[in-house]
Amino acid sequence: MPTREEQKEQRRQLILEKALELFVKKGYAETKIGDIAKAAHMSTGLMFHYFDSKEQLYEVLIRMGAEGTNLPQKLPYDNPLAYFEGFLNTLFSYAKENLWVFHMFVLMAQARQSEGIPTQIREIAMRVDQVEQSAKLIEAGQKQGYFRGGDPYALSFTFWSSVQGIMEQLAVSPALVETGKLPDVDWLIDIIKNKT
Amino acid sequence: MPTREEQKEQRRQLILEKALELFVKKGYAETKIGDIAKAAHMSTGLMFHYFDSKEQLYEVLIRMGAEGTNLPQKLPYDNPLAYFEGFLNTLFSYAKENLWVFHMFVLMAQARQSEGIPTQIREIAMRVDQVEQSAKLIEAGQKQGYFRGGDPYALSFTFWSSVQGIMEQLAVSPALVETGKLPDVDWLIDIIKNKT
DNA sequence: CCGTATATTGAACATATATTCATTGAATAT
DNA sequence: ATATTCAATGAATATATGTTCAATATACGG
Repeated sequence: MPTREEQKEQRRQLILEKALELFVKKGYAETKIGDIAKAAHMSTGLMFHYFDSKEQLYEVLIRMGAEGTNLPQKLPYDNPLAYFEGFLNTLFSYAKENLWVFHMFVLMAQARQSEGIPTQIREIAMRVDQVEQSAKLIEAGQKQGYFRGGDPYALSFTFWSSVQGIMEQLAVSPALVETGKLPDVDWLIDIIKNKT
Repeated sequence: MPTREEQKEQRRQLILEKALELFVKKGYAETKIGDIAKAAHMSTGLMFHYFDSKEQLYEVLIRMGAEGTNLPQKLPYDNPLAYFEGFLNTLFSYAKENLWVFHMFVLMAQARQSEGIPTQIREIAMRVDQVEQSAKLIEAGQKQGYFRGGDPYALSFTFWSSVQGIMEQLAVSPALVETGKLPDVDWLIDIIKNKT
């Protein structure tokens, strides 16, 4: 039987899991602390044993996301295109087994964009900015003919916005994930790839 | 000087405009009726002269969106690919001049996905489903070699999710729109286009 | 002008919900 | 066994916010 310490940790994880789901499905303000409590099978009051406030609970989630969704700096790859391919492959296959990854992707976007999220928490989410990082990579790769022509920032923006859009839709369409009707990585790579 | 009737209509439009902006930026629940009032330079109470409730104001916006964002049934086109090209071209160029189109796109997605939006309003937003419609078009066009192979629904889903993602990002990045760093329509068409 | 209708305000009211807290019960240590 | 610590509850409290309303200002027709 689990020790007290373990029980507590499990409970904490359960709260985080349910809170993530709800924040994504309903947004920050519309998710009531009582909703989370009910989803985690506990009383409203008990929530405050585990987290100081609704805001702090949200912040914990965002910090987790900020650590997890940063672009890996040293993903091994032969050419810059393969870097993006590798990232998407890893992302999709991992998310398929761990649905919370979809949710986390959405949560981070929400936190970045939506006003009405406390400023300090927004800033944490803002630090994760794939577009800027990738733009440089694309610019370099264009000279070698890997990427199509055009403004590198616009290309990077288009690519990541698309990925974002897909993650968002998948987050609310678990049926698609289960039936395996996921986008083919190549389809998305073609947004930036040079086809001549 | 404008007649009273005109004044009233202008005010109504102003409320709708500001409400759209705020609902998109902050979400439904986080947008307070007082915020909208302030943005439209009027007292909280006066809002209720123009709209019965926050919910009804939201519904009016969703109805506007449902009429505007439906796929045109009879856009003239030579081949199915040109249909998508034409749609995106029209969408981007129109939205560039009318920024509220970006916002409306986001609002509709929010209404469709987010729980905590009153059911009847959700349903209105749900009727606008590009994915299902386009999937048929894609399936037909695949046989003629216009579109790449793969599950037509997954292709349609990927394409529209990408468009959605881009519209969402542009909605919160007006700077990109002004500087004209918009995605090239071809980049997105390449998601579904057959390149052999 | 004057009276009526309409626009507008700000405060009052009702409700919902985040947070606190006194109390209970269970697990662990002594 | 008993004491002590901590998990857990649910009701009480404080606060925020949607909505109503009485009072006031402004525009319009006669």
